[in-house]
Parts: sequence; structure tokens; C-alpha cells
Amino acid sequence: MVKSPQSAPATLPRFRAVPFLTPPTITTAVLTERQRRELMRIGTKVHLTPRTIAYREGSAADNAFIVLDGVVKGYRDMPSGRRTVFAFLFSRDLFGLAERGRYLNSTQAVTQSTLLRLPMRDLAAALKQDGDLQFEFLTKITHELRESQRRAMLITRRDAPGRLAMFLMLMAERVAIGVRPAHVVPLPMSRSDIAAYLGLSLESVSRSAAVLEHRMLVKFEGRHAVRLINPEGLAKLAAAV
Amino acid sequence: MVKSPQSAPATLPRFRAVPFLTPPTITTAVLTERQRRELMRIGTKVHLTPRTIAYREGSAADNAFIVLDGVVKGYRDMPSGRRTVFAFLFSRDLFGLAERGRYLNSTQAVTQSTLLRLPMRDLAAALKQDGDLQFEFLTKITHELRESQRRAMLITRRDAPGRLAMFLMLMAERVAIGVRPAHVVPLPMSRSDIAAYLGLSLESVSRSAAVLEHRMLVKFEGRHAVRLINPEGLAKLAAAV
DNA sequence: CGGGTCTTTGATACTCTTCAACACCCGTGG
DNA sequence: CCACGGGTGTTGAAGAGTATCAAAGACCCG
Repeated sequence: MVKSPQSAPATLPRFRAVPFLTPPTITTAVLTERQRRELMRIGTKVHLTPRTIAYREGSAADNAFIVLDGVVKGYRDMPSGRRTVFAFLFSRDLFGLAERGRYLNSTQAVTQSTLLRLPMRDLAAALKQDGDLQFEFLTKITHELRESQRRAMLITRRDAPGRLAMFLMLMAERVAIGVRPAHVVPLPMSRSDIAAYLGLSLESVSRSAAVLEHRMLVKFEGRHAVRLINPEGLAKLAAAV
Repeated sequence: MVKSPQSAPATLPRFRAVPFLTPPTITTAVLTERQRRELMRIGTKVHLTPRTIAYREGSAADNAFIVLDGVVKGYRDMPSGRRTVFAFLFSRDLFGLAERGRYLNSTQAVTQSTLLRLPMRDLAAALKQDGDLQFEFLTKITHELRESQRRAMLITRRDAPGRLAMFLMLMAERVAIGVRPAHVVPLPMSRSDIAAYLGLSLESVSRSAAVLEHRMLVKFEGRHAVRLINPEGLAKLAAAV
């Protein structure tokens, strides 16, 4: 069986990131073998069952985390009881960098997950010493800033079907890095999580899904997968803004 | 005349950021004198008149920037002609870290501004060599990620007056760092910029401003300032979500 | 003082939210 | 193996709020 980069063993941490320098200048492979071992030395593996909370908003931010395997969501409960999901964190994502020593939002496992827990003090010390390693972190955080802006773009849209279309495109391109677009895209999270991510009501997500199906763009298969029937049409709708 | 940190001369760069480590661990002053001089050595000052574009979306991202003085906006034009403002960048803000050597959005001076232009290659080299300096950048980018998430929270709100209230609170706390809440808050940007930032129509912003005034929460003074009449009430409305 | 830009105000249509009831799926227990 | 129950997801109807189109008003600069 051929080992693809997608399914690399979750033993050593990696980053999912696009560097900001142009190709000819890239001297990084988004974590070298040595750097990954260094991170493993600093951190400890943590296994999370679905719905387990990694940390809560407001608690002491002693650790940063790297997702080795699985899906985690970062969210925040609003005073009104509404919940907002800021990000779905997948394998090779970094999270847990907080403000003034306190986490600003909570994180919960969506699926069975494995995390690498990195004590902030040790991590900070290691980063300051190893400029190249730290540069990878800088690249990664910048990448996450851009992803956050993409979500902001998504939320800016007013029409629910358009938002859902953009979301599906995001999920699709995540599983199809470099490969031809996957035609069946897994959706590990619940409808309610999707709604909280899209800033819509649960019902609107459901209706939008029906709209997309009626337009013959996609076909939802069970609760946790979509088949892309007409990827071009979906992309066109997603890009409309 | 006493020189406050707020009005420090725009000769040396600074960062506006909240560190992620807890106070006892903070060994940084958000750029030491030496680091600031190092950045000045790498970069060059650029003066921008209002409406001048620092760079355009899609162009080669050869430089990062630090705002020394003035206000700059980061925006993106959607296919539909709609414009989204992602961030207002103030003194001590960092911007221009791009993806794969291309800027993802455009930046334009809102007011007369002074920037420090930092060639990416030199900057990257300097950061890799000076772990402490790079840690400041990491802190700063993390700070901007949080600010991006705050905007996302803002956009998630459905009611226009609430969004505007949150925006005014943001602007107010920016000018009142450590000081008692300022009662007159400058709004350098146009209504249309505010609308693009809030994800609302221009008219909705105008109407929301009227609502806030009728509720005796604020009083708009001219086009570029607000007086906070009832800061607690405004904060309460802003926090409602 | 005048032109042009920016902003405010008004009326209508449209979409999403909300509340409510129903259908579905899955694990559990009989 | 089948029935049951709770969480999850879907569908329906009414109401709230903003976007849009249109026009008048305020402000700024030359």
C-alpha cells in the first residue's frame, strides 16, 4: 500500500500551511524531520473522544496544540446562548495561542482525535532558540489568519445557499490538495456545527442543502458526506458573492 | 510636555499587541529599542496621502509593512462589485504577509500615513536570526488573528445597530488603552468604509447611527467623530450578541 | 459661493429567523 | 429480531429586519 502525504502516520507533527514567500525562496518543507522530532520531544500526545473539550474559554492557557489526527472545532458561546464556531481544525493545524495567558475560546473534539500538547513555556523557549522552527510557526499562524479572513468573507454573504456552497468548496479543496477534486466530501461535523460556522440558523442550513440538491449541484449522502454532482456549478455559485 | 506612549514619535516602529504568555513570563516590551532600530535598518519609510494604494491584491508580495502613523484599510473587491474591508490598520500594526508571494487583498491609506516598508527577504532573514524579534512578530500576528475573529463575531450579529455599537466600542477602546474611556472617539474612515467593514449597506449604517443617537447612547459630531454619551449602555448593547 | 461627493431619509421587496410540528437515524433494551 | 426513545435533521407558515432603489440634504474643497 502506497503511503500518501494525506495519510501520513500521526506520530510526528506537521503543518498545513501555504508559505508567504515565493517558490524560489522557499527553503522550508513545512517542518523538517528534525523540527518535528523536536516538537515531539517538547509535547505529549493526547487522545480525545468525540465531544471531549480540550480547553475552555477563560481557562489558563498553558498549552498550544497541534492536531495530529481527527477534527476539532474552536467555538465560543455568546451571552444570548448562540454558539459561534470560529474554525474547524484538521490534521496539521495549530491552535491554542491565547491572549494574556487565557484562552479566548473553547475547543472540542468533533471526531476521535489525537493532539500534540505543547507547554507554552517550553514551546516559546524552543521557538526563540530555533529561528527556522519559529518561522514555520509564523507561516502557520499567518495561514490561519488568512483562513479566518476567508470565513469572514463567507459570513459577509447574505444568501444562505451561497454560504453553504462556499463551505462545501472549502471542505472539498481540503481533501483534494493537489489531487483532482474529490467527488465525495466527508462532513464530520453536525448540521448544527455547520450552522454555527456559517452564522446561520440550523433550519437555513437544511433548506440551503435542499436548494443545492434541487439545483443538481450536490447530493447529500447520509449526514456526514456530500457528493459533488456539478463541481463547476457549485464553484460558480460559491464565487458569486 | 510629557511624552505618552500613545504619541511616541513615528520614527521607530512599534507593535500594538497583547502577548499570549502570562504577565510573569513576559520578557518583552513589544519591541526593544534594539529591535526597533534593526527594523529601521532593514526597511524604508513611505509616506502615503489619503486614498493612495500601498499594494493591490494579486501583485507580487515583496514587502511587509508596519504602520508608523496614520490609518490604512485592508480590503477586497468581490466579483459582484461589493467591497469588503477586512481591517483598519492603525499605528503599530503589521500587514502585508501574503500567500505564495502574492498579496491576497489590497491596502489603501485612509488618512495621511507613514509606513515602514520591509523587504520580505531581508525581513525573513532577520527574523530567523533573531529569535526574540521573530517572537514579537509571532505575538503580533496572533494578535491580528484574534482581531480578525472579533470582526467575525461582529459580522455574526444580525442587527445593524448592534454591529455598529460593537464597532464603536472597538474604536473607543483603541484610543483608550489603559486610560479612562475616551469620550470623543475619532472615526477617520468614511461611512462607506464602515459599512464595508460591518458587512452592511451604507444606508443601514446611517440608520443605525440614527438609532444609537435616538437612544441617547452616542452623538455623532461631524462625519469623523462620535461622542459617547452613555458608554455603559453602548457597551451593554455591544455585548448583547 | 458653487459643484461634487458623501450622507441621510423614505418606501418596497426579499430573505432569513423564529416557532412549531414532523420525520429520520441510531443505539438500547426487551 | 424488533420496538422504542432521544437526539438530529427536515419541512411549513408568519414575522422581523435589512437590502435596494430613489431622491433630497449636508458637507467639503476649490
